[in-house]
Amino acid sequence: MAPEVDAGADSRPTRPARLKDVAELAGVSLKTVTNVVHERRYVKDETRARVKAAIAELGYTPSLVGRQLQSGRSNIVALAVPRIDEPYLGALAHALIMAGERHGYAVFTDETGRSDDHELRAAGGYPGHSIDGVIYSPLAVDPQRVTELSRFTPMVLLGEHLSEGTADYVAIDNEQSARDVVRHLAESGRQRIAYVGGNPNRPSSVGQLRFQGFCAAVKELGLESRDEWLLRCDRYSREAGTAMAERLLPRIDEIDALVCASDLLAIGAIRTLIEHQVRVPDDVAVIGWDNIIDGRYLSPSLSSVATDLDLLADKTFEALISRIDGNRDPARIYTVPHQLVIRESSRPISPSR
Amino acid sequence: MAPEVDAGADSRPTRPARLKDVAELAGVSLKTVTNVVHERRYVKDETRARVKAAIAELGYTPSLVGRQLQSGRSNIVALAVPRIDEPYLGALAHALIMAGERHGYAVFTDETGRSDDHELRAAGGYPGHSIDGVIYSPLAVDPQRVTELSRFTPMVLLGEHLSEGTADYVAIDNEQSARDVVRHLAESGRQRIAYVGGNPNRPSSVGQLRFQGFCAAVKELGLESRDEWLLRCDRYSREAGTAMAERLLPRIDEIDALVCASDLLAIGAIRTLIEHQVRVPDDVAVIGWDNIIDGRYLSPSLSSVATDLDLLADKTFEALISRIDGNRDPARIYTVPHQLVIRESSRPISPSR
DNA sequence: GGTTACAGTTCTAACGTTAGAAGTTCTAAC
DNA sequence: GTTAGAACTTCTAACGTTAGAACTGTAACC
Repeated sequence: MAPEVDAGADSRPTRPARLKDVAELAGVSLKTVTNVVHERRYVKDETRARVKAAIAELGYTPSLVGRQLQSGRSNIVALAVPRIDEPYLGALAHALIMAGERHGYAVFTDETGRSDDHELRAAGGYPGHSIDGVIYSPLAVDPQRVTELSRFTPMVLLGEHLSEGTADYVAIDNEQSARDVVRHLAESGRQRIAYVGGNPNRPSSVGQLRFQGFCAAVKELGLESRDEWLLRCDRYSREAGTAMAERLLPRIDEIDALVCASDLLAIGAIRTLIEHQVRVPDDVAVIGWDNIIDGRYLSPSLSSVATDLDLLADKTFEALISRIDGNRDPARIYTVPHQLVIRESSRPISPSR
Repeated sequence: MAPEVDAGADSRPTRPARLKDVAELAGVSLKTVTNVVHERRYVKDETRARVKAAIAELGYTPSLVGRQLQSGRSNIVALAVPRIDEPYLGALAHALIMAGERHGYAVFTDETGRSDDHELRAAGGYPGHSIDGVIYSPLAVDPQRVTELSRFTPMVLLGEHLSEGTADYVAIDNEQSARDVVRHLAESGRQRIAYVGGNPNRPSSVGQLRFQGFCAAVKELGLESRDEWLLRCDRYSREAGTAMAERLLPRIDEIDALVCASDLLAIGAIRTLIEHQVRVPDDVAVIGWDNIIDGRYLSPSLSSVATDLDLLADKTFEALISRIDGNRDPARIYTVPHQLVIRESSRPISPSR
C-alpha cells in the first residue's frame, strides 16, 4: 500500500512519491510505470491512462539521484571559473547556463579562484560528484597537471590557452583580434600605442596571444613602438588597470592610445587617467576586450572586442558533449568570430574639439 | 577480484574505484571500509592501515550519489536568482558560495529569470533534484504560490520581500537605509530630491520599502516634494535607469539630487544625465543601492548603500540550515546592517567649483 | 490442436553507499 | 572450563531507478 493516504485537501505527503508508490496506486509493476514514464511501446492505452493518473495524483517526479546511480550520468556539467562576480565571467556563465538548457545539461558554477586545490579538483572532474564534464577556465594550475587529469574527464577549456593538445579549447582568434584593434586605432589617427596585459611567463595565455598580435600589427603598420609603452601584468582586474595606468602616467604625453587586454584593465586605467586630467579619448584612446555591459555605461563609453557568447557557449557544449559521448580524437581548437565594438573611448581624433 | 589490475604506471582505471574495490584489495568487508572512511571505533590499527593503503592505491573517493541516495541529503543548496550576470547578483552568488563552503554546502546557482516556470520550480525545491534547500530571490511568482510551496522546501528569501510569514527573509533595513540616504543628501545641501524605483504593485517589495523610507524622511526633514519627481518602475536595470532619467530631463532643473533604488538604475541615469550635459554631482547628486564594484570606477564614482554580503550570506546559511534541520517555527526576518558609502556622485555642493 | 508471434506485464539484479543485526574472535574473570 | 563482555568483522537490506530476462495471455495461421 502507498505510504500516504490522501486524507483530504489539507494533508500533504511528507516525502516525495516514488516509482513504487505510483506502481502500487496504479496496481501495476515498477517496470510498467517506467515504460509509461519513458513513453515506451507495449503498454495498453488503458494501463497507460491509469499510470498517468496515479503519477498526477501523487505528484510523482523521478528522482534524479536514483537515475544517476543507475545510469552513471547526471546531465550536469561543472563550470569552473575563478570568480563568478567578474562581469565577463558572469556573462559567460549566463550564456553557458542558457546553452546548457538547450543541450539538456544543467550547469553547476564553481569558483576556483581561492586556491590551487580548487582548480585541481575541477581539472580532475570533481571526483565523487558525478559530473559529466567540466568547462574550465584555468588560472594557476600547471598545464602538465591539467593534461594528466583531463585524460579522464571530458573537458573544454575557455579563457586561458594551455599547451596545445591539452584539451578542447574554444575562443576567439586572439592574435587576429589584437591586429584588428591596432588597425582600428591607426585608421582613427592614433600613432603611438601602449599595451597593458599579458603575462610573459605564460606563453600561450590569452594576454600573450593578444600581445603578439599587437606587436605584429604595430610593426606591419609601421607605427612607432617603445618598450616602455608595453606593460605586462598577469591579472586583468580593475585594480591592475589603475596600477598599470599609474606606471604609465609619467610617459602619458608620449602616447595617444592604450590597448588593454581586458575591459576591466581598461576601466581601471580610464579611471586613473581621468583622475589625472588625461582626456579620454581626446588625449588617449582606450580599448579593451570582452565587451562587458558596464563599458556601455561608462563616460566615455568603452570600445571593446566582443565575443558572441551564445555562439561560444553552443560550440563549447558541442565539443563537451562529443567528449562525454566518448570522442577520443586529439584535442581541437574551436574558434568563434569576434567583432570590434567602437564606442566613445576610441573615437577618431578630429581637428575640431 | 578488483576490476582493474595495476599493469604499470601507464595503465589507469577507466572507472572510479568503489568501496567494494577497496574492500577486496584490503581483504576486508564493506562495513569495515566505511568504518575507516568515517573514522569510527572498533577498527584494529593494523586493519585501518591496510584499508587506508588500499584507498590511497586506488585513489578512492566516496560517490556522493550513493551517499545521497542512502542518506537523502545532498549537502547542496540551490541559489535561484533571475540572472547571474547582474553585478549585484554575481557578488551575492560569490558571497554565498564562500559562505556555503564555510557551512559545508555546495551552492548550485540557477537562473530563474527566463520564465515563471523556472521560478516555480525553484520555489518547489527543484523536485527530483535532491536539493537540501533553496535560497531564493523571487521576481514574478505569486507570493501565495511561494507560501504554499515553501511549506515543503527549506527556503530563505533574499532581495524581494514577499508577504509576511512566507519564509525566512534576510535583508538590510530597507526603509531605514532610505532615510539615511535622504539625511545624507540633505546634510550635503540638497533640497529637492527625486526618486526612481519601486513597483507600486508589489507593496512589500524592496523598492517599495525604500520608497516609503524616502517619503517619510523627506517629510520629516521638511524637504520640498513633488509627485513629478517620483518615478516608479519595476525593473532595476541600467536600461530602466536611462529611460527614467529621460523622463526626468524636462524637469531636471527643478531637482538637485536623485535617489535610485539600485546602482544599476543610477548608472543608467547618470549616463543619460551626462549625455545631456547635466553635471553630476554639481547639478544633481546621484546615489544608489548595492555598492556594486563598477560604481567605484565610474566618473563620477557612485555613492551607494552597501550591504555586508559576507554577513548576509552567513545569516542566510544559518537560517537555511536551521530549516533543513527541521525547524518549523514561524518565518523570521533577519536584518543585516547597511552602510552608506559616499563617493563623488553625492559630493556636497560647495560654493567654489 | 499445435505452433508462432507479439503485446503486455512481472521478476530480478544492478548502480554505490550506509547502518543495524548478527556473527566471530579474543580477553578476563570466576 | 565456562561465561561475559568487549573488540572487531561480516551479512543484509535499504535508498530510487533502470533494463534485460522471463513470464503470461491472446490472436493468427496451418
